[in-house]
Amino acid sequence: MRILSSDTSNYPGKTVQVVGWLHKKRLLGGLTFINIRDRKGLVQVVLHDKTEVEKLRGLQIGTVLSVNGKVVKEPRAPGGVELHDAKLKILVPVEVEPPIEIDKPLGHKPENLDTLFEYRPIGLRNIQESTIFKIQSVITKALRDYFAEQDFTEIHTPKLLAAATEGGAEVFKIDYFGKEATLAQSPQFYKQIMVGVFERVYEIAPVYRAEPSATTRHMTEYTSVDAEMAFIDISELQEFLSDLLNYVTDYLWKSNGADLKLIKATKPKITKKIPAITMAEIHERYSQATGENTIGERDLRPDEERWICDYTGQKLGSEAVFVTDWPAEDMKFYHKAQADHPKLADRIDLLFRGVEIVTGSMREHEYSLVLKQLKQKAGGDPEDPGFKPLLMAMQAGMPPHGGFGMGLERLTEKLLGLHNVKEATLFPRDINRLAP
RNA sequence: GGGCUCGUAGUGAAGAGGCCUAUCACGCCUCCCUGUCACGGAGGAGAUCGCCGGUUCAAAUCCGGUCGGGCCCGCCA
Repeated sequence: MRILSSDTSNYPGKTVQVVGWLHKKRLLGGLTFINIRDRKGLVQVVLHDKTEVEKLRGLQIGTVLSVNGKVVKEPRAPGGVELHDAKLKILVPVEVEPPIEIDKPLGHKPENLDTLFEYRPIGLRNIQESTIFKIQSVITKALRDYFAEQDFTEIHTPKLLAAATEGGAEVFKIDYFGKEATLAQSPQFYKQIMVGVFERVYEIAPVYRAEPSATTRHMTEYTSVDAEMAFIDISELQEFLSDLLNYVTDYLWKSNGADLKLIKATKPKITKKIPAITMAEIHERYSQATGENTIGERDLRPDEERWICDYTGQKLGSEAVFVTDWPAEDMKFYHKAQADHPKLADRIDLLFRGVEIVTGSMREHEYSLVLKQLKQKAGGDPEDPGFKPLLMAMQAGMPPHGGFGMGLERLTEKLLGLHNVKEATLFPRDINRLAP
């Protein structure tokens, strides 16, 4: 019966079978070490028998094999345990030399990222590389746990749409049996519709953006963590996001400390209540500190986003910060303006380690106002199949509600201290990469 | 879409008019090696220097074009 690499230490003195991939061989003459990789990690096998070593001649890293050997406690072995007197059985021989080496950390220098992605199917077998995605899986688990605790219902909305929805961002158009369809750039309207059903909903799913952006934080396809909830206000939304980021971070460092250490991730400083600063104040402080004048600008420059996170990290002990008081003139039609300051939107962005990871806002829930804003801001037609379902729900009674969208890859990237979203993406898609 | 940059064995790098018949490291192949864990040692194979054209007695190196990357900005998660 097969034993997992992580389990071998539970069978001292016993002969066990381990199956997996040949990850590394070191031939020292009369003694050969090989590492076997399975889903739990690596286990070292010591070979003395020349005929066993010969079985590996000409076989490359990646060869699939089973090993029967005696478990021996050995302080010199990585993990304190190794297999002795092993008999090898080659299950799938690999004879073609792999194009990249996976037994040591892969290069993540910007200019070499292309190679990293070109050989992803193999490179992902590297332990540091797979650890990134093992952790991403834990992040989504932590998110789901948190949403479940807060009484959210997970939903799945269509990605194939009849028409563009949000407006603004470019959408992908595709041929749909001779008609034109688009790829969802956000589940925005569907999650709002579902607020009328469940009050609290979330979705973790891909979204598509046809923006020709070529930066370290953009992709044409990414995973959006979208949530929407009824009967809240903007400060409660802020509190919710504070708790969520803290929950995920604490969960991660508690459950995967060794993995995080392996990839040299340092736990971010995040205060229980994430500080909030108005955009105007950030402009002022940034302008004062750098000599650049951004006062009056309607958005934050990327450099300001980096600067303010450094600033709050040092002065306020939080590498995450909310940006509040966005100008209402740039609102989307479904957004809500602040009740006492109609020139400002009821919107918050969450910046984390220099990058915007969340945009959240209160939505306009009064049917007549949404209708008015749709015409004014988006020049939208209420009969358009892109808008009609949302309006139908609004007319049927929608409570005050708000929500947010968070980039899963950006969150992963920043939690792990990576420098490009694509490093936190299994098979990244950008303006010039559609494969692998 | 705009600006700036970079393309040299499978991978990562050095070479910046003649010293290049292109150097090094890792990987690969052969041999040696009984505690490796980026094992070590000896030897070997592997590159028409992204592509096209130009300048020059001479181009990996200079110029133009082209193709492919990267970074920044705009936009956003």
